[in-house]
Amino acid sequence: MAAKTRRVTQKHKILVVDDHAIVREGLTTIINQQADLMVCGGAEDAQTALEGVERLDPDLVIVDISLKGINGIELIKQMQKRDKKVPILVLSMHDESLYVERVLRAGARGYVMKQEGTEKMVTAIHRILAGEVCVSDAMGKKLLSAFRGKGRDPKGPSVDRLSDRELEVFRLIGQGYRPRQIADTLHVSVKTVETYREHIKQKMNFKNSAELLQHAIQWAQSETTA
Amino acid sequence: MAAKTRRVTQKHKILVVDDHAIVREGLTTIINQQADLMVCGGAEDAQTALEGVERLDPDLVIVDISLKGINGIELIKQMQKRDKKVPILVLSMHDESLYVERVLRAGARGYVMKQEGTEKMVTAIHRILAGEVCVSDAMGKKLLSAFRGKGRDPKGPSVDRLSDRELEVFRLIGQGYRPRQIADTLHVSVKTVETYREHIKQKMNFKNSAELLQHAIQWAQSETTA
DNA sequence: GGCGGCATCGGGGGAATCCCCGATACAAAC
DNA sequence: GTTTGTATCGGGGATTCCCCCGATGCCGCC
Repeated sequence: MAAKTRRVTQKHKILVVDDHAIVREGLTTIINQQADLMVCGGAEDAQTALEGVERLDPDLVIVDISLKGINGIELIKQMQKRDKKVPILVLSMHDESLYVERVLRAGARGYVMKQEGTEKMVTAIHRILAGEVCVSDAMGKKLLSAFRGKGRDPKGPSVDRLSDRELEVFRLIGQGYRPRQIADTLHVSVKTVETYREHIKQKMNFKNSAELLQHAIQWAQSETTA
Repeated sequence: MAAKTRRVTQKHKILVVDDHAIVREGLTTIINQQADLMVCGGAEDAQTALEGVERLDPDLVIVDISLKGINGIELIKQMQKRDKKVPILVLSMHDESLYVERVLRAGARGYVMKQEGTEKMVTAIHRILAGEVCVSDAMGKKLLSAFRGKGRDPKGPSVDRLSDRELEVFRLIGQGYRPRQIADTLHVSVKTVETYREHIKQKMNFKNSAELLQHAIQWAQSETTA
């Protein structure tokens, strides 16, 4: 609260990427309350975010996975492509525990959920800046069991056999998007979408597109309700 | 930032309901920056929210539609059930324009999207406190066209304008059934199903089948959840 | 008895889809 | 260094949808 006597020499600069102005506002408030942290910029889409990284050279980037346009995972990968490997902390909406693994593999250094309370996020920021990897407790457990279970069993009729892009398509299908709309949303050709659909059908053992649709709806439902 | 000379007699009290601490934080910051507004409390679930309304007697409640547990619309209905009709402003995540109508019918007085920028939300708050109804521009357009399509029938805009068969088809569509499957299920020809689809589109003012599908899914979801 | 709403079906053309067959490029993995 | 997985696209044919235009018979109603 009170301004402290402190050398201002080294506040860590943080870039906030979220398409909701209100969330950016909230994060900024919280972060700027920390003596050693400050928000150096915000972005509401991937393009702006990438530019921001170039221009502002932040010490850490906070990214909302569910961005519009290209999704957060893609953005993370993009960022990791450059030589400057800026550490990334991922914010998630719900309990999309499915994403944790993906997100970390994409190069993120931490993962917290928005409902987790502000302190957790602040500590996550500090831990990551200190070079650690930080996920929330619940997530950590899931990760462990995931690794244990990852014992190469070719079985498993569930979504986590899907690639990032496939999962994205699966989700959109479940929301009633037509192949054409999906193609437009993801900025790829309809043909690509059809390929993903085929892969999904193979991996999840669906006989036809009707089965796919129904399961996708089912899944999307359980996702948004969770 | 600076404390102003101002009569504190009448700050409007606002209750914030959102399951993301960060969003609550952001809203609180924004609202408390307004001279005539203050946050009197927060809640992260419906139960706490209802208690909060009782205990704090706020002048306005801000609700995120996508709450976990019972969904935001249910919460709105609950709140409207009591005699104290506290005005409600709804926050939405993405472009769920599907919800607007539902939300307003449930008794909410306004609807803004999270990505819309903070000023819009502040003005929405003020307008609602002044007794108006406030939705964002894009939403407003949709609403108007919905009402126009609604004609002067004493019936609602919703499914109850549909005939039994049409409703049956609508439900099946929402569950991911393809026209062919629907025909088989109802023991009618595909042509008949197509006709029903057309009727539904006319009655409910859908431009194309994609819109139909998405709304049908939405509706089927709310049905099974209710 | 006509009028509107409902349930049922058809024709036809054009668009979109499904589903099989490819392909290339790249990255990781073995 | 070949294999595997991912991401991206294409061809082409069969099917299916989509969306406009009908039609018929039935029922209730003023």
